[in-house]
Amino acid sequence: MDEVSTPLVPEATVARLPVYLRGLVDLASDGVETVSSEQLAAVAGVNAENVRKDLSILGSYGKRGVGYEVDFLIEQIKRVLGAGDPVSVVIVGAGNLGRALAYYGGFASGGFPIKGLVDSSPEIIGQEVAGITVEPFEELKDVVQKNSCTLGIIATPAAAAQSVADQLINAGIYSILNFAPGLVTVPESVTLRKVDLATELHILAFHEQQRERNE
Amino acid sequence: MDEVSTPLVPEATVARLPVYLRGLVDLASDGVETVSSEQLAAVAGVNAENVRKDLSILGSYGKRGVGYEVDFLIEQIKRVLGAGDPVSVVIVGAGNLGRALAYYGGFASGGFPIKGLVDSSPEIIGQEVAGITVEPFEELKDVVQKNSCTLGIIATPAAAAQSVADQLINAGIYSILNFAPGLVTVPESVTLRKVDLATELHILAFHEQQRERNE
DNA sequence: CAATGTGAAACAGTTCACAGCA
DNA sequence: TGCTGTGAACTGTTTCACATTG
Repeated sequence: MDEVSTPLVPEATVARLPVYLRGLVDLASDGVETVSSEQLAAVAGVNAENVRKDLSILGSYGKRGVGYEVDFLIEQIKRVLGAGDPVSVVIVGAGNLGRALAYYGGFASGGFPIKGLVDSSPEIIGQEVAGITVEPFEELKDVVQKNSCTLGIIATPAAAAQSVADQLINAGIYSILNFAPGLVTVPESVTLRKVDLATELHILAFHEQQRERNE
Repeated sequence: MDEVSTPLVPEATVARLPVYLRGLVDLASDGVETVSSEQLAAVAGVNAENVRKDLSILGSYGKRGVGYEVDFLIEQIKRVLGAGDPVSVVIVGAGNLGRALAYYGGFASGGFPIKGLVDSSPEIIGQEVAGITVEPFEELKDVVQKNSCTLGIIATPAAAAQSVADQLINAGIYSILNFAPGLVTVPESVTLRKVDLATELHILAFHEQQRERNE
């Protein structure tokens, strides 16, 4: 009955764990075997007490006076993040962005192999992109099931985004990353995150203006 | 001395204003002249009290019993965000991602025209991408100054990111959007935001796992 | 004794509830 | 009367300070 090994991980911590993970993997490949919270903070771009609070939530994995064992910590963070084994990804939209994402090798090596690529445009369907054949959008459910995709990326124009999200959910996907601008709504049971470039630029412009004002 | 028209805008509000702006522009193009906080909340995907709190920070622009005047609100949000006139952008890295960004028309129409595109690879330099000629990375400072770019986007591999950031700052850019994974540090006077795809996928995987655990 | 783990304090952001105004 | 504007309560997050321990 509701056996939970990691009782409660704050969202802010979840968002930092992948950053620690990346830093730890780098350190490991440099042959480093032990890190202090101070060192890990430095490679992650946060402060040391933050690192300690975050790691203490996963369990007491550090040794006082010494630090944390790199390999062991990598395993623990992977376990908590659910990054034990690869998570197959389907990308909807094989335009410029979809292709750029498909070609980006970091996904596969990071444990997120792109296993499906669909588009609705007849000129694009059938093309080979990064070793994957672009399938028709109508085949989405099939593609998802054949490749056991559990994560979907929306890389279409804004106008299509909501219906793409609906179809992803219909295909059995509960985790969606949306690159299209504009509002997409999903049921509570689905996790939707968005990467909103226009918003990012506006935020930067705001700070730029603040700077100018203080000159 | 220190005349500040908008005394203090919380970061969380700054991050939502562009979303309101997009919704308002859509509404305006549909001929809508007045919105309630409830309606604006619906198109922005937040709740109504949040909208009211955010807008009240800019000033008392609403009419009780009626709502907000769409056109006027658009102007006010633009003013606060510093989106009055176009902000020229330079992209460093004309690989798949850099090209995808350059081709994305939403930037120009949103007030962020791409005015420069540089890369270090000889095969790419000189190519025409989205109507822009790719210039050598060494010419960055020139490109920035000639086109009055105030915002830089890093679309290079992780290994180059830090030195690209340094060069952008050296070229006079204080606002940077980084797509490369890994740590990039900048002086306090510079605003750096990052879009971290690997982290986004890890966060989704975490929630996916949470779901599975509760089944 | 160096570095972790963690309560307590401070801060930021959201939600609630309702007073106040067109 | 309907919808804004906002103090107050609450929730989440960060920072601080220090006792704890390998």
